[in-house]
Amino acid sequence: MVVVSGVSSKPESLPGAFDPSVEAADFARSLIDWFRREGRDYPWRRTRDPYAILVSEIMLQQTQIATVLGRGYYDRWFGTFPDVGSLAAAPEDALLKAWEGLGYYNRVRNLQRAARAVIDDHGGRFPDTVEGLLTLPGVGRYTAGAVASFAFDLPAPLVDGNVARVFSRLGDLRDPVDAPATLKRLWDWAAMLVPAKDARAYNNALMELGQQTCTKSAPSCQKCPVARHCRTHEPETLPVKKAARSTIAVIERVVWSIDQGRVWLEREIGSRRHGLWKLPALDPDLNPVPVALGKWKYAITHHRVNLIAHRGSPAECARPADGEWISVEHGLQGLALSSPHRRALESLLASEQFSLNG
DNA sequence: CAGTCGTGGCT
DNA sequence: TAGCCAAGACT
Repeated sequence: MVVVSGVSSKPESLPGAFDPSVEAADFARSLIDWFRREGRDYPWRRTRDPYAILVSEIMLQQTQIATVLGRGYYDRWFGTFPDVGSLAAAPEDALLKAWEGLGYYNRVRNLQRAARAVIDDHGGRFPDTVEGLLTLPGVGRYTAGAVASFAFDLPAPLVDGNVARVFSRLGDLRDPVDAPATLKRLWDWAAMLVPAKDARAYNNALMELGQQTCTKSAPSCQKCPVARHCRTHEPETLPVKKAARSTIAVIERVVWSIDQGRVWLEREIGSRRHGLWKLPALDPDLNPVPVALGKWKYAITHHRVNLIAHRGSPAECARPADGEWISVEHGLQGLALSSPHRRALESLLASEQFSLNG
């Protein structure tokens, strides 16, 4: 194996095991100085409005910055829901439309519940303690720490994927970072390391370090401002994680029914993607199975789904009473669909146009 | 506590 | 291609 960066060029580190109680002050100082020089400019770093910061944190849960910014979710959001009150009062369909394509749709429902809690239980003012923030729906210990430090500059600890990676390398931790015991240790470290002053800059710096320097593959140890605190000699082997669940193959059959410029769609019922519109499920008892018009693949959690669309009518649907005719020209754009169904629908529509015109 | 929840980009 | 993974939270 040829190591271009990392191991061979990794700077010398302090002797012994990483000890946050001893190294905290220098660690924080070095990190913050680096961040003031190298920190990136994100819109949520230009505000201290807890509402805007909460929105950004919820959007960014398990979601890359490039998605949230590049596809316009963050900027569009404030055009639709400029403040807590407007979010609290919004209809669910508007929430889902704003969230369409971001996934984990319970996030946006919880975000609205949080907004309503701020209005109803806190007189419209955001809680400004970790404990208070933790009472808000959808706000766990990471997000509580993020809002507390980013909005209020409180010395609140925080551990996300970036921080877990940084700490596992810092201490050369070989135990799975997603094991509860290891996680507790990481949170203890975070609490010991966060400085009483400048926690906003410090937490931003810690996450930014994981994002641009202590990266998952090919970390840039020679550029790292806290390399002398780091005890690992094999950063690219860390963090260790527990084995992932094996994936399960699934077939999803849906009905493509179009008539006079309208398509037959239904709403998702149940927890997964609840409230989103979809191509209706095919009646599983149908024999023979109607002709297939197209196939698509997508992944959802640990499932690999083969999505197959069949030509049919409402009569071929599993729940024929639950659908609606939606005008392609006037209704479709306003509905929130899951990405795979949106993709399949657009594709089917395009081939329909083609067969009509050609 | 382990299982579940979406999606797009990257390897 | 298929798996891994990202500013996690909830049950």
